[in-house]
This record gives sequence, structure tokens and C-alpha cells, in this order.
Amino acid sequence: MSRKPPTRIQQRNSEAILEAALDVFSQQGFRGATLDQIAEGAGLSKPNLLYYFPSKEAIHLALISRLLKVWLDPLRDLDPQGDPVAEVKTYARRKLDLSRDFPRESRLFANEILQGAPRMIGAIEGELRDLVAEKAAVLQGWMNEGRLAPVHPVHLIFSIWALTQHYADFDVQVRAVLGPDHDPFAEAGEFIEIALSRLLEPRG
Amino acid sequence: MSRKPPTRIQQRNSEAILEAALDVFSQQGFRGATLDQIAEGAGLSKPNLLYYFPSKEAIHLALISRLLKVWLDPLRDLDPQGDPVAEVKTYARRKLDLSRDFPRESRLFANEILQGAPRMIGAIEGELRDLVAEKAAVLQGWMNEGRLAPVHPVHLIFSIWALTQHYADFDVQVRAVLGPDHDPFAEAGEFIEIALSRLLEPRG
DNA sequence: GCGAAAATTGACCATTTGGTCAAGTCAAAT
DNA sequence: ATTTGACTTGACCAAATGGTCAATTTTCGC
Repeated sequence: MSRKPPTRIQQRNSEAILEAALDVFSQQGFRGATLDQIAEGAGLSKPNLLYYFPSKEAIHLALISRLLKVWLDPLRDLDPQGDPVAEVKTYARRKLDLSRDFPRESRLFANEILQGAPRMIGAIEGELRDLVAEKAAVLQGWMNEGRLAPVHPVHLIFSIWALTQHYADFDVQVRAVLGPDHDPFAEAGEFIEIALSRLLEPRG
Repeated sequence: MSRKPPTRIQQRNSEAILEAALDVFSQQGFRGATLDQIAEGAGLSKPNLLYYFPSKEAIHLALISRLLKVWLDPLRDLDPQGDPVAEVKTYARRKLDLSRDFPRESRLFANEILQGAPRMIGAIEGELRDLVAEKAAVLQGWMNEGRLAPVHPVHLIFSIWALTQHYADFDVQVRAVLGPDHDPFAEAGEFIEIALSRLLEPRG
């Protein structure tokens, strides 16, 4: 049961592998990624890579597990005691920051879902679903109190996911369409802020 | 130069191949897809498949080319003479209908962009970019006239793409989170309709 | 400095993959 | 009924792929 304490080399190489794997998986998807690409990216030989992780699956799994927590934290932090509109805006902002700062993680997630989430469906039907249900109830409560304009709370959450992840997942397209001299994430931040104000602020 | 008229068999088999390839490419991405899977799906032997298309690339290319037109048509039809809010809503609705009726095409597109759009970057930087610029100008005009509440027009278009495509690309997640007894696309339609009203209708 | 454990690797393997080819079958115009 | 061109396929190939293993080198506590 007790794990041996990982050595410094373990630490460094496992990290390098996950880092390289994130590059490859997020761009090629699970099936499209190869161990050779990952090994190359990590600066290791393929057998050495397989000394640290038993299989391609295991590497992918490690990435997915690590991802889910970070991804859900902002929603977890949505505070039922806070100001409704501000709370939702803060959530959207934090999610957009994740897209900006961890676009590869976002693409890894997108790839997995596109493929039908074969390695994540459990977490989605469990953790994720429960968390959304909980927070949707909070949103619904605020709407019932007239502190948030009424709208389907789950689809509100979907719309925040869609909008924020779009800027990571479709980055190539966004930049190609905007052209140079644009900061997509800064502009997206402004857009989403305005959109959520108009959508959610109760009108007299 | 002159193409022989395709025979009935040509017609049928080419169609079956593209159909099967759409299944596979949209789920596995280009690298993850295999000719064997496609041949199997089309009910042909692999050599026979390669009798109709010279390579895996060629099949993918055929799908991509065919896709772009359909995908852009709704935006093309946005009418500068029409009612501003109604035009944008109609655009969003038609895009959502595409997501509902052609989810595989949406995922094919998503996969391509996720991979950095290696086979589409030309079209994106050309056709797509130009069309968006043209329609963004129309939107901006309407905003200047006070017929549409002001908001960054290109990001407005992005947000419609993000929202509508989300329901196709993340279908698995959407359904898992909503649970049974939901019609994601119907609910999304209502949500987007309301959201665009609040976002775009000018206030006194 | 030394012995044991940790880390690394070259060689190898079975399977899969994109693609070829020569030989055969089939449809249809004559 | 025959011929011709369209269509189909089994056998094959070289490269790539996920993974193994025995042997070697490196690290590190003593």
C-alpha cells in the first residue's frame, strides 16, 4: 500500500512525460498520439518512458485525472452567499483564465469529449453532474428571489463553458479571423462581462 | 480535363465511403482514423476503397471541402436589409439546426481546428475571414444606427459559433449533465433566443 | 569507494497501418 | 454472345506502432 517516496529523477521524468504527452494528446487525440512522439518530446527513449508509465493508457489517464480537479474548482467556488451576478461573472472570468493559461488542457478535454468521453464518462456522470446540479440549484434560487434574471440555469453554465473553452479550443480559428493586433482573451473577457450583465441583471 | 460521367456504382460507393469516413474522422480525428475502419463502415475492401479515393488524405479533403459551404451558408444569408435582432436570431437558429442535424460534420470541423487546422487554414484565413469581416461590418452598422445594442461584432459571431457548436461537439457531456428526459437542442434554442434578446435589443 | 537499487537502452516482437499490384469478376453496349 | 472497360479482391509490402526484455549504466546511501 505505501508508495515509495518518488526520487528526484522520478519527479523530473514523470513531469517531463506528462508535459510532452499533454502536447501530443491535446493536438492529436488519444488514438492519433504515439509513444514515440511523447518520448521524443520528453527527451527519453521509448523503453525508458515505459519504465515510468506502464502504457499509453496510463499516461492519458494520469493527465485526465489531474485535469478534472483544476477544471471544476472555479465552479466549486461559486458562493451561494455572494452577490449573484458578481459570482457568475467571477466564475466565467476564472474559466476564461483557465482557457488562456491552460489551452492544452482544454483541448485535451475537448478531444476526449469529441471521442465520446470513453475514458471520462464516469467522472462526467458522477462528479461533474452532481456539481452542476448543486450549483444550478443555487442559480435557480437566486432567480426565484429576483436577484438574477430568469434563464435555464444548466444551460447558463453550458453557455459559459462553451464561450470560454471556444477561445482555447478554436484558438487557431479565432486568431485567423480576428487577424493580427488583437488580444482574443482580453476582448473575450470584455464581451463575456457585458453579455452576462445584460443576460443576468434583473430589470426593474 | 473532361471528367467521365460517374456511373451509378461510382455514385453509390463514393457516397458510402464519405459517409463511413465522416463517422470515423469525426470521432477519431485524422490521425486516429484508419482506412480499415472506413472500409469496414462502407462495406468495401480496403483496396476497393482506394480504387475510389487515392489516399486517406483525399477522403478527408473531400469531406472538408463539402463541409465548408454548408457551414457558412447561414452566415452568408444574414441580410443587411432585414431586422437586426431577428437576423441575428435567425442566424443562430440555423446554426443550431446544423449542429442538431449534422453533428458529425460539426465534430469533423472541431477535430480539424483542434489539430491546428492543418488542412483548412487556407480556407479559414480566406473565405471565412472575409465573410466574417463583411458581416461584422453589417452588425457594426446596425449598432451605430442604434438598432442593435453595442457589442464587439466579431465576438458576437464567435459566441454564436461557440454556443451552437457546443451542443454538437460536447453532446455526450451535455446529455450526461442534463440527464434523461431532456431535449438539449430544444432547450438550447430557447436559451439562445432569450440570451440574444437581452444582449442585442436596444434599451430605451 | 562500494554494493544495491534505480534508471537507461539497444535489440527485438507482433500487430496495425497506408498503400500497391496483378489477377480476376461483373455489367452493359454492341 | 462477346468484348471492353468498370469494378473487386487476395496477397503482399514497408513503415509505424505499442510494448517487452535482458543487459548495461547511473545514482545514492553507507
